[in-house]
Amino acid sequence: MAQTGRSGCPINLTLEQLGDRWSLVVVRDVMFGNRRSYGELLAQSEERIASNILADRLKRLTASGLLTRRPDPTHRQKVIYSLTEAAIQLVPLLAHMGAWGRRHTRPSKELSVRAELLEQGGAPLWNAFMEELRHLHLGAPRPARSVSGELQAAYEKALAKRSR
Amino acid sequence: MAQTGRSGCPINLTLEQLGDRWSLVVVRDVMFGNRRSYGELLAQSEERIASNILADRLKRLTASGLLTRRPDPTHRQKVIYSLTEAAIQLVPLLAHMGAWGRRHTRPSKELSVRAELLEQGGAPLWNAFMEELRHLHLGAPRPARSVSGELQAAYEKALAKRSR
DNA sequence: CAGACCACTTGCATATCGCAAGTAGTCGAA
DNA sequence: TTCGACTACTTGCGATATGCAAGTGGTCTG
Repeated sequence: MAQTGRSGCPINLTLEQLGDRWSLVVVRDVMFGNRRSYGELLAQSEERIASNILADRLKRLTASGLLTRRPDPTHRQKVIYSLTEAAIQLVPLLAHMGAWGRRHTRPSKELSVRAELLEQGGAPLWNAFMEELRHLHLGAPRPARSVSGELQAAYEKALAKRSR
Repeated sequence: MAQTGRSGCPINLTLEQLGDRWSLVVVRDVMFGNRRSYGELLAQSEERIASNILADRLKRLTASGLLTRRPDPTHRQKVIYSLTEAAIQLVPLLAHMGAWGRRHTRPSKELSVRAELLEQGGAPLWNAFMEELRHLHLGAPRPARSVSGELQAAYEKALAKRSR
């Protein structure tokens, strides 16, 4: 995953940086699940990522400029991870990945709701979501629309429907 | 990479199937480079994929329904690999991957030309390309526009510029 | 009928993955 | 002030994946 320098093809370089089982899962959890610390990412991991793998990926993602790390002012031992602009620009990629997975794998219905909404919303929705992420992670002004709220509401509605 | 069944999230399922260093590189070469046989994929590999890894990925991609395999009628020993519809629907994903890599890694200028064109063309270009792939790989009628020709021409133009 | 070509396979060293357990320090309540 | 929970990890180790180099059995070409 480190710089092997095999080829200058942008698709290949993206895969060298992100082409593994876990990197984008971690980005997804920070992005869509707003998990901001090691503990949250570990405990609330849908896929039960191993602690050493998580530590390694946080290190790599930070080193490669997709995440930043800063101490939590309210707790001397806590660390807050934030997305960088480069990571925020992965939104369309993850949206497409969700859309493809929805069509060509057998996803659970509840967990597909967000992907479906993102797919239907298209670029305008992605841009609104990216604006919101810039607010949450980079200190940009809060936008009017909360896409994460919409996604979460849709997910919870699907959950409620399921349990009925 | 096999079915671990960790979570029904469509992004995760996509990563379980394609989240490794080589799978999408192979798909990319079949898709954009029109490499249709093991030998072509091995010899013309920009990234010098190892022969056993290539064999393994071709097996997996075929097993998971992204490629099909059929004998070459003109050569008893040759095998032709084709993209399935599921693989063709990875076009937008690969386009985004190229676009992201172009912005956030240090790609070579010549190899970025295709990614740039794909990014500028957007969904209409992707759809035209997918139509062409359906012709080349699934036997659909030949569309009027040849996106692969346009991409190839742009690449060769960039190469010529470089060597001047 | 020899030599190149075809699609792989095999052996083996190294790297990575992933489970389970451990570490060193901090915080909050009794 | 002390104890237990919580913080972000690290460590050990077996299992799996990667990747180089060489080999295999068959086919086509001059």
